[in-house]
Amino acid sequence: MDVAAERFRPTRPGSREAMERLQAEIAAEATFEDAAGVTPADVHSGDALVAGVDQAFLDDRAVSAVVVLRGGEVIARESAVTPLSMPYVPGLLAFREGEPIVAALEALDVDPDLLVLDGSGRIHYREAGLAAHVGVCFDVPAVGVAKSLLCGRPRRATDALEAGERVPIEADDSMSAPEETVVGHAYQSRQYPDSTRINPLYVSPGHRLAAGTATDLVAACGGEYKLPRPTRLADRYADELKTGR
DNA sequence: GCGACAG
DNA sequence: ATCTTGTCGC
Repeated sequence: MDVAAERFRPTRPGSREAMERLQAEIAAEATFEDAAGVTPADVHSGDALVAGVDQAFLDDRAVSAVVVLRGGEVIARESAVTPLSMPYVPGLLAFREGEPIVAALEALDVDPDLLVLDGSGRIHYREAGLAAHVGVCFDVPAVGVAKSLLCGRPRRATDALEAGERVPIEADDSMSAPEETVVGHAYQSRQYPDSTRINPLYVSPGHRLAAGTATDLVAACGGEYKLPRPTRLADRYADELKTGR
C-alpha cells in the first residue's frame, strides 16, 4: 500500500515541539466518525481485509510485522526492520515505532480496509496516537488497541467486567479534546468464569471511525485470546522474526 | 514538588 | 517493549 500524505510520515523531527506540532496537524486531519464503509459485518464475511500490526525489538532496531486477514484467514504477511531513532516517550510513540510500521505496510501488495495497531488512537494527549498517525498517513481506517490506558478516564469502574462489556473512556484535562468527550472504550474481550480477572483492552479510533464502531470492529475481529486475532498473529510473527523461528 | 505515563 | 523462575488456576 502507499502513503497518502508524505508530510505525515512518522520520521523523527528535530525537536519535541516539532513532533507535537505535527501531532496537532494529524489530529486536525483525522476523522473520528464513520467515514469509510468498513463494517463489523464486512470483517465477519471476509469482504474486508484487516491488517494487524505489531513490533518486537532487538538492541537498537525495531522489527514491525504485518499480518493481513480476510475473514479470519491469513492472506499476506510483511515485515520491516529499521534502526530506532529515539527512546520511548509517553505521547510520542509513533515517532519511535512509526518508521518500521510504515515500511512494512508499504511492502504490502494488497490494500487493507482496516488497520489494527498496538497502541492508542484518539486516547492520546493531542488525539494523535500511533493509530491516528498511521491511519492518517495512509488515509485508511485505523483502530488502536492498547493493553493499558495512556490518559483519559473510564466513566465507571472497569474491573469485574463481563466478556463483551465496554466502558466509555472520556477525555480528561490532560487532553486536547473537550473534557468528557468519549475518545474510546475499555473493552473486555475475554474474561474468566470466576475469581481471576483479566484487564480490559483500551480501544480507540485512529482514523475514519467513531469510537463505538472502532470497538465493534475489534470485537468482530475475534480471537481466542485477550488480543484481537490480527494483533495476536502479528505479535507472534514479530517474535518469530526476532528470534528466528 | 507530586503523580502519571501506549510500547 | 524486554529480561525470566516459579506458581496459581482452569
